Amino acid sequence: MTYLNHYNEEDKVLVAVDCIIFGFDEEGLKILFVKRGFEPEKGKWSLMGGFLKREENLAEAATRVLFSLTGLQDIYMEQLYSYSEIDRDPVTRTISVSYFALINKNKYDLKLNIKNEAQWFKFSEAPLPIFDHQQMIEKALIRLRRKALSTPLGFELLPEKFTMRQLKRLYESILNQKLDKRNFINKFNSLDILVKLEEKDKTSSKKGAFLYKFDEKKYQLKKEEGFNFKL
Amino acid sequence: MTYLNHYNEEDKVLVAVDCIIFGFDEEGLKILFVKRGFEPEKGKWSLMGGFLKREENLAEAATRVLFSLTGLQDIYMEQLYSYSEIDRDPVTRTISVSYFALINKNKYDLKLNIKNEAQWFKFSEAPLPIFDHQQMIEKALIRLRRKALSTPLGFELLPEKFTMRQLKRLYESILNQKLDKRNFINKFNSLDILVKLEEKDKTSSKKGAFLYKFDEKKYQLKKEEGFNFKL
DNA sequence: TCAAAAGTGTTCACCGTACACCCATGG
DNA sequence: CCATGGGTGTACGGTGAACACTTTTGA
Repeated sequence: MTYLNHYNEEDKVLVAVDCIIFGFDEEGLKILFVKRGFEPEKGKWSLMGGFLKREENLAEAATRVLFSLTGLQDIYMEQLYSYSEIDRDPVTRTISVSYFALINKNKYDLKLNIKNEAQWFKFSEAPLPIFDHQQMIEKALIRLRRKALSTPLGFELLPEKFTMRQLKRLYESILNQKLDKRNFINKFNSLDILVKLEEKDKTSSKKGAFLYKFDEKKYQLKKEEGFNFKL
Repeated sequence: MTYLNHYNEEDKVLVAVDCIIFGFDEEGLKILFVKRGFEPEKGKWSLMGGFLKREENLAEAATRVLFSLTGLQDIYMEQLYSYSEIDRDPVTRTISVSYFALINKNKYDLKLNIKNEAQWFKFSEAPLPIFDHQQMIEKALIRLRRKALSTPLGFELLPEKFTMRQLKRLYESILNQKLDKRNFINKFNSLDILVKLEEKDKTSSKKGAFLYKFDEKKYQLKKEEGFNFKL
């Protein structure tokens, strides 16, 4: 600590992380909120957040926060943006770094249900969360859309086996627009990351729709190389 | 300060901003470094940085830092990413938020030269800066490339009047690849944001090349709507 | 038998890409 | 008169977009 003359103790601030967590099910795109357990704004809906500790970096903090509130682990997270308005948290100066995560609702819902402070909302019907969380969510949605058009997406959000209808609905709910069935399927198939299974899912039609899964290796490769999807 | 029970004083940290500043001239893409004036790493090259103060947000801090070190004002800046490795700054725990800026070298070089701790480097020949600044720069370059392909770019980096050759060189040095003259010009013209002037610039050829400027209104509109440039 | 979703190809317009020659001028 | 960079157009292939009918089967 020899050099602290240029490092002014007075200007230290609290740093938080807030996680925007997206999920998907039959109803469409969902977002996970928690009921805030302490004042101020106790009882209101909020993104999952927590403070950065001295012994961890931001990514670790985001992972810890997610785990401690939901029990979820090994979730892909990505840093988004830092929010620093002086009064964004009324209690004390706090900077917050937002992270976003995609989770497979089907796979993790059991774990989640244990904690009833957490609740999924249909994205379009979610209540207004506290502080500047709505801003964070809007930026996250933009990022999610960009990702959907430049990288394969679905493995993180869909059940292991899914129908083309589900995949298309996922994209539709992210992009918030109707897509042409044939064009969507043709394009997605041309990525060569899907494996068509023998099985059919008959829950949504008499005829039954073939199930698909992702070829994980090819999926990861495509993810790295990226593409330019026009839909 | 009634609610500080959940807000632990102990975990406060210093927050810094670091600015990645790009410029452009005949030699190509440039980056601005400063010679660090205090220990540790005194005398080494560094991004322009400084600490966030209690009375400002991050964007204000970035603007202030840029101004105090270079005298430059009204520069477009954009937040990039936050760096939080525990030992990234050897003196004390510091989180740094990177910002990037594009500046018009021609317009501002006079002001800049006053401060001789600041120096432009050809991007490809820049020395290795301190701490994790190289990482920051790499991320900034990726962002700059993405911007170049999805938004018009040049107004911030070129002199008011410029030739097609200069514009093409700008793109070539950002994307680090040769571009086809005709295709580039055709595509850029199709954006309908350039105004062809009567004047010619004769410094680089006998025949002389027509000068252009940006139609500021159309430029800003295109900037908002964005596009998808393939080059 | 009929309702509801699954599945499947083609055509057209547009855009990206590759490519080569003449022009104007100062030295 | 010639060397240097400036300026211009076309042809081809690939991709995005629009579009409709037949199949299956449980109720």
